[in-house]
Amino acid sequence: MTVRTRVAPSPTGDPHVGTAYMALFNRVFAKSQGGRFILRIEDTDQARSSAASEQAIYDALRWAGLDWDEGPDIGGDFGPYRQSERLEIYRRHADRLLESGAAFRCFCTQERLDEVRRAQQSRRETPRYDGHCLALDPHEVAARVDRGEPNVVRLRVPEEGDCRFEDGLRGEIVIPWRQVDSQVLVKSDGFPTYHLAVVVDDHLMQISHVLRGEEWISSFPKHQLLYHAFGWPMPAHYHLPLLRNPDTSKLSKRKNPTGLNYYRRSGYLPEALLNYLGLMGYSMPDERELFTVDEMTAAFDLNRVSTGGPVFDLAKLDWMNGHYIRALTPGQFMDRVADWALNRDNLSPIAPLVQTRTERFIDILPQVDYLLGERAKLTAADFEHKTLSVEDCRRILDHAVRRLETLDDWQRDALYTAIKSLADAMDIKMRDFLSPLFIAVSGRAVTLPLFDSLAYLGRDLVRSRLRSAIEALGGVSKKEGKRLERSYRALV
RNA sequence: GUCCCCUUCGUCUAGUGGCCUAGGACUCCGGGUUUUCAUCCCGGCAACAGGGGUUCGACUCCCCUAGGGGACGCCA
Repeated sequence: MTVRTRVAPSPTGDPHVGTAYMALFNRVFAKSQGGRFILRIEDTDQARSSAASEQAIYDALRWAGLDWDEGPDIGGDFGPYRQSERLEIYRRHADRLLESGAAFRCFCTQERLDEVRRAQQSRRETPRYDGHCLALDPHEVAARVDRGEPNVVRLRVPEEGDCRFEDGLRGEIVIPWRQVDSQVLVKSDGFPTYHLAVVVDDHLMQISHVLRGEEWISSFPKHQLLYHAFGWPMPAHYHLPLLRNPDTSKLSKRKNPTGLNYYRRSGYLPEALLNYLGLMGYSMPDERELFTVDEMTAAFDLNRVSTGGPVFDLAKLDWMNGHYIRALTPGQFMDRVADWALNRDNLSPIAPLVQTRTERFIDILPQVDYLLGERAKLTAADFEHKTLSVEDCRRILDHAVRRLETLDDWQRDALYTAIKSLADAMDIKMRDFLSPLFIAVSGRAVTLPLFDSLAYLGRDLVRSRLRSAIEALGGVSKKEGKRLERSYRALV
C-alpha cells in the first residue's frame, strides 16, 4: 500500500504556523515511507474563503520548503484538489446517504435552531439537534424540496451505545453516541461541511494515514459513521497534540504570533522554524535537537510523537534561528539577508517615501529602521499626548487592532479608509487618532507616512506591534477587554 | 455544564519495571576566552501533580483525585 498523507488548510485569513506544523509531520511521515504528500484546499466556507488567502498558503508553505506532490496548483491523479470544485462529488455522495437513510433532510430555520440551543443551554444541557425533522414523511420531504424550501442534510446518529475507535498515538477512544450531534453535512447553499468533505475526499484521494490536530478527536465519531455508511475502509488516524500559548491555551494570534508571515518577515530561516517545529511533540531516536527535514525524514518514527500539548517557546526558536544564521558562510548570509528584504523588489515600495525626505544618503537608514528592523521598545511615556489620556490611547489601539483584523484588503488606501471611518465613529480627530498608531508602529511621532508603513509591514507585524504597544500602555485586563469589545461593537 | 484528551525541571523533551544519585536542550545565574558586545567553553539552579494499589522492585502498569487542554456552529 502506498502511504498518502495530506494537509488540508482552509484559505481563511493568514497562513498559520499550525498548518506548517501539520504539513511538516504529514510530509515527513509520507516521505519516510516512500509515500506522497498532498495539499488540499478546504474552501467550503464561501463567506470566509478567499483566493488571496489560498495564494498566501502556497507562498508560505513553499517558503518553508514544505512542497507537495499533488495539489490544486500542480494537479495530480486525484483532483480536483480544491473542494469548491468538487461540489458535484459531494452532492452525489450526500444523495447516497439520503437514500440509505444514513442522513436526512432538515428544514429547521436558523431562528428555531437558535431557540432550541438557548433553551438547552438554560437547562444546562449539551446543545444538540433535537431531532425535529428526523421522522418527516418522505413525500412531504420531496414536496418541500420541490417547492424549493431551503434545507440542509444532517447525519443520523445512533441514540445509544458508544463509538469506539483506534487512535494510532492514543489507543482506543470511546465516545458515547449521545454526545454526538446530528451534524449538518450539506449546508443550505449546497456546499458540504468539513465533515462530509473530509471523509469523501480522504477516501477518494486514497489517503492512507490522517495526521491531524487533536481538536478533531471529538468529531471523529461523525467521520466513522460516514465511512461505515459508505462502506469504505478507514485510514489510520493519528491525532497530534495542539501547539500552545505560554499560558497553555491553544495557540492563538491574540497571545502569540501565529502567522507564518510574521516569522518570514521577522527574518526567521525556514530551516530553523521547521527544525523547531520538529521538536514540538517529537524527539529524534538519538535525541539530537538540530536536524534538517531530510534528516528528520530519514529517522522518522511515528511512535515517538508524544501526546502532551507543547508550548511554542519563542526563546528557544530564537536561539535556534541564531544557531542557523551563524552556521551560514558570509556569502550565504548576505544572500539570505537579500532574499529576506534587502533587494529591489522589497525595497521599492519604501524608496519613494524616503527619497523626498533625504538630503544625504546617510539620512536614509534612521528613517527606515522600523520598517526593516524591530522598532524600539516602548514605554507608556512614549505615548504622552496633549489631549489623549493613556486610556484613550489604549482604546484607540485596541479598536484599531479589531478593525484591522477584519480588513480584507491590506492596501494603503483601504487601510486609510478603515482607520478614518473608525476615527470618525469614535469622534476623534484623525490627527490625534493617528498619534498612538505612529508610536506603536514606528516607535516615534515623526516618521514616514503611516498607511504606507502599515501596508509595507503587513498584517502580522502590525498586529504584533499594536499588541505590544497596548501592553506597554499597561495592558488590558479581562474586564476591560470585554468593555472595549462592547465599545467597539457599538461603533461598527 | 457534558464528553473526550493530556500530565517528568519555568519551557521543549529523554525515559517502555531494576541501567535514575532522573539525562539532554532553551531560559536564568556564576566563571573563563574575547579591546566592548555577541559567539565559544566550563559550571550551577531546577522536575517524575497528589493519593491508593499491582510488584521483590515503580517515572514507567492499574484505579481515584486534582490540574491543564480540546470539542460541543449551516467554521474548519
